[in-house]
Amino acid sequence: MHKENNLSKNQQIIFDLINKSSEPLKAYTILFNVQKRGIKAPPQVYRALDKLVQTGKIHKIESKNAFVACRNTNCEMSKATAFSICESCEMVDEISDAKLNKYLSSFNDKKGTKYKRFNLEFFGLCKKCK
Amino acid sequence: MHKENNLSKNQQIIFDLINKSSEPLKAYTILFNVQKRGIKAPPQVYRALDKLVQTGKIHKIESKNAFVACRNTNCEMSKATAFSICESCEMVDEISDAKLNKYLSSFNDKKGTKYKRFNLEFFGLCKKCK
DNA sequence: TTACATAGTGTTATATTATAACAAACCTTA
DNA sequence: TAAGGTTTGTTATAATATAACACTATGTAA
Ligand SMILES: [Zn+2]
Ligand SMILES: [Zn+2]
Ligand SMILES: [Zn+2]
Ligand SMILES: [Zn+2]
Repeated sequence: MHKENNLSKNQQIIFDLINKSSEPLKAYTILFNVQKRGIKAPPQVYRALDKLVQTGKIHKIESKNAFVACRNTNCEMSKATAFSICESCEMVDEISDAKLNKYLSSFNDKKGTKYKRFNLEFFGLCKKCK
Repeated sequence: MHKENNLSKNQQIIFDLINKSSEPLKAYTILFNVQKRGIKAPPQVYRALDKLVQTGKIHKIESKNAFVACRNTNCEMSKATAFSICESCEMVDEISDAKLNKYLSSFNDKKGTKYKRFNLEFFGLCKKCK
C-alpha cells in the first residue's frame, strides 16, 4: 500500500475547521477552536498548518497572518497563488484566472530570471462593501 | 510654509538605516541598530515604519516581516509593488517592470472588480545562488 | 518477524513580532 | 495666543511563531 497522501489526525481536524470557515483563520483562533478536540498547544497547530501549506491544501494570506482552504484544483502545491482581499470586511477570495496564472508563471525579470513560485495579493473593496 | 513632506527625526534615522542596507531589515534589528541614536522602544520603530510605508518610502516584504527602501520612483505610494525574493540568501529586489505593472493595475476579476492596490512576491534563486 | 527510517504527537518554555494606552513636546496656522 | 494635528517617549502587554526533547505511530525492506 503506497502513500495515499491522506491527512493525519491533527491535520484533518485543522483542515476541516479552515475549510468550513468563510473567513481566513489565524493560528490562535484555530488553536482556541480545536482545544476541545485535544489539540492543546501552538506547535501542534503550526506543524499541521505548515504541512497543509506545503501540500497546497491551504494557503497563508501573508498580509493577514491567516489561513484559507485552497479552492482551486490547479494550484500545483501553492506555487502560484493569487487572492482578492477586501480592505473593509475580512473577505478573502482565491483568484483562479488561467491567463493571469500563465502570465505570472512565465514572467521573466530583466535579467531573464524565471521564478519557481509567486504569491499575489490584490486589495480593494468586495461587492458587499462597495 | 506648507508641508514639505519631509521626514521627522525618527523617520529619517530609520529610513537612512533601511536605505543603506543591502538586505531587508526586521523591526527589532532596526531597533537594535538605532538605540545608540536614542530610539529605545518598539513603538518608536513601528510608528516610523508605518509612516514610511504609507508614504511609499519603504515597503514591507510580507513573507519576511522585513522592510526595504523603495528603489522605484513610480511606486505611487506603494499601491503597486512587486518583488523578487531569493529562497537561498536573503536577497530581495524590487521589480520595476512597466508592462507587469500595467497588466496588474488594470486587472479585473471575473465579476469585473478592479483593485486599488496589489503586492506581488516572486520566489526563486538569485543570480549568485543559482 | 525484526529492524530501520520517516512522520506525527504532546509538552514546556521561549523567541519574535506588534500594539495599547497615556502623557508630554513640537509644529502649523488661524 | 489658542487650537489642532503629528511626533515623541515610555511602560506594559498582546499576538504570532519556534526550539527542544521525549515519545508514538506508520511504512518499508531484509
Ligand atoms: Zn489554491
Ligand atoms: Zn468587504
Ligand atoms: Zn517601490
Ligand atoms: Zn540568493
